Amino acid sequence: MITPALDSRKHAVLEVIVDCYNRTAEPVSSQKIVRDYDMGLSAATLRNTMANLEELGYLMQPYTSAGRVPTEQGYRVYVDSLMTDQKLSQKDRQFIRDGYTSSSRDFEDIMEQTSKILSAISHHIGVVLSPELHESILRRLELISIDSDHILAVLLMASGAVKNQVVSIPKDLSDAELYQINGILNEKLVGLPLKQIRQISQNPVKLKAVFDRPLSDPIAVVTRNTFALEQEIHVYIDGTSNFFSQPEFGEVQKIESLFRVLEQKEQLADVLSTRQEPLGIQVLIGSENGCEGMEMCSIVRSSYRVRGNQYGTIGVIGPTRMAYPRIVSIVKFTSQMISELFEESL
Amino acid sequence: MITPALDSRKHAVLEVIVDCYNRTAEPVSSQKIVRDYDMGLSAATLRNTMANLEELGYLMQPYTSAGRVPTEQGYRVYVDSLMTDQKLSQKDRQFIRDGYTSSSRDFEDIMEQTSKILSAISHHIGVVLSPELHESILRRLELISIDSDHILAVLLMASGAVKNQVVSIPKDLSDAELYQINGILNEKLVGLPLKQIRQISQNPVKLKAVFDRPLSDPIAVVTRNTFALEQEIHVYIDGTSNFFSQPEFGEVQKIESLFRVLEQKEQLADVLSTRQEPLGIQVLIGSENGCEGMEMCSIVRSSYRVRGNQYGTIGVIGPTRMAYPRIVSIVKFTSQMISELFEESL
DNA sequence: CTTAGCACTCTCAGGAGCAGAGTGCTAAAA
DNA sequence: TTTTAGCACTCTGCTCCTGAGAGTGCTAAG
Repeated sequence: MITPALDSRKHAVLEVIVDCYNRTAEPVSSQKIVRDYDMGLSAATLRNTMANLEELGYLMQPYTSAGRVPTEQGYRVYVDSLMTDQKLSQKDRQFIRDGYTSSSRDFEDIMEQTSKILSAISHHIGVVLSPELHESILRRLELISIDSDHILAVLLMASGAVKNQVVSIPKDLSDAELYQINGILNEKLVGLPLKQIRQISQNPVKLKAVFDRPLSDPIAVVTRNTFALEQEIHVYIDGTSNFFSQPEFGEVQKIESLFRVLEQKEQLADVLSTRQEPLGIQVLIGSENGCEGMEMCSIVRSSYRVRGNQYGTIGVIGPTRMAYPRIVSIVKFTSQMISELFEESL
Repeated sequence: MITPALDSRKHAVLEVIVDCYNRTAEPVSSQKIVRDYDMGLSAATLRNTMANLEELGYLMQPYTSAGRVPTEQGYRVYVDSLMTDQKLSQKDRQFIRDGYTSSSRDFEDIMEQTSKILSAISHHIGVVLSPELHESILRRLELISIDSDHILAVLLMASGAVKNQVVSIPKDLSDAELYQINGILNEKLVGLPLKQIRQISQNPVKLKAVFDRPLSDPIAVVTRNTFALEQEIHVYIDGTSNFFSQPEFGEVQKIESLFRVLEQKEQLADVLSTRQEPLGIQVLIGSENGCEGMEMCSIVRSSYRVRGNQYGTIGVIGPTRMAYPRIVSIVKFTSQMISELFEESL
């Protein structure tokens, strides 16, 4: 995207308009700027500049002779080069920290709590995606007998995540055998990512190579059944009802299309996921997220890191008109926070 | 509540009005009834009857000289004594069964799938409450070492539910000791409800009586930390966006208050829970649910049974104007279905 | 290049007018 | 006594109109 260079006045005006619109949710007029911002320019001059900015595609008018509203392109420029990095206030930092201290430190709790914190502090929607299960590295496996033909497999990941899986087993497996299999599996498979284990379990040659047992061995069956996991990402979401207080979502149908998307966890995970560019913070403005029904929303997202070199995603979903500097600093700080938590805990 | 006896004509008219209103979402006029229902009565007569029913509190007019709408009390009579038990169509039964066959049979999957099925088939909101963890009976406990001062406790319940809990332990606990503790805990605690185990673990006298070990023993610490569980009920919910297509929720604020409630899982669990009267099916009409923000909704709920004589709840939340006979039969059938599933599976 | 002034455009709120739907009441019919 | 036809009345909801207000673009002067 070629961004025509803007002179400093145009920059300033665009910034002011974004700022003003974000706070009022109403088209910004030249007079409003004169009254509220003291830029040392008259309304007429502003009108000229605004007309230019509109021609360039950064502003638009809802109708002839209304004030101006930033376009997506306008927001893009604002986010990329205008807005100033804002440091999160001490109070906000404390709020985020406090959100974690109370809750227990297990994997799911942290995820869930994070989505709550994000939504509470941003007043938008907070979302957390767990790392992909497939990429997770197995730290420990425990097979627990349930009845004669089922066991419960408990998979403890390097990240601290735990996955329970009910597994069918060949009928004639004694407790002793199960115990033995448990030991062998741990010995051979710990340290590998699940994806790889799955491949092994489904490939007779590899299976033989790893375990050095006949293929008919129960160990093959147990392994295959245990690691026939679906690729899954958990989605933790909170604060959806915050959207109701946004004036631009005053009509039911606009909010409806958004909520239909939010209910499709897989789709949501696709949109949010930072798989492509796992590091740093990103801002997706309006239709940039490419998701039908979310054209009126922006997403601020960042990856976080858990043990085992895995990455998950956290993000805030809000209206295009959101307080980007603040939200960006919230997401940034929270992702650091959560990465640290995973570093130290379990 | 004293329900004045209604003669058969009043009954018939009330039933027709409920039926008609439920389908159109618009006040029902006398002419509409004459046109659509062939009751062998003139509009004028119907008007008289309707006026009576209004006086008795079963109908109301949104404004003078509009058609009639059933009141909550009217719906109550309809549900209690007017509506005929409808048998679920073969197609619907099959739809519900099919919803389960595909998914795996573990506890959480069944819960989640049930909420999806309920919402898909009813076109309203489907909710499932897990049985209370506190009441659950322990079937098996497994302690898995994580690092020098944490273990993962896996609690397998009689119901098939699994609870993972990260537990702090005294530092100097060897693997052998842990293994031993594991054995002892299983021996002593399996078969007891968690609530009782918790009491034991917090009461020095009982603790001593059960384990016959000195109080300082690591076993006491592990037990206490493992069973310091919060009382929790999981809430599985699906189909919230179905509400947007209901004409009576055309204004944002009405739907907002509902969604705020739905986001508070604890509150929702309170409203839904059948703890008080655990058996059979119940219909809560409008404000009967006693939950602020849900006055415009009705709830059809039923308990289901899992192993270990525990009860959970399933339910459908829809607008007061819902197709009660159909929804009741859906909830009834589904709760039987789910009870059976838990009977046979794991 | 900036600004004051002015004509023009468009929205929005309020009110009038009108058609339509539905009722309650009364008086006649069953 | 119960039911029904007829009629006057009420209230909504739509459309049309109007006036006020907000905001612009343009022009000409500073």
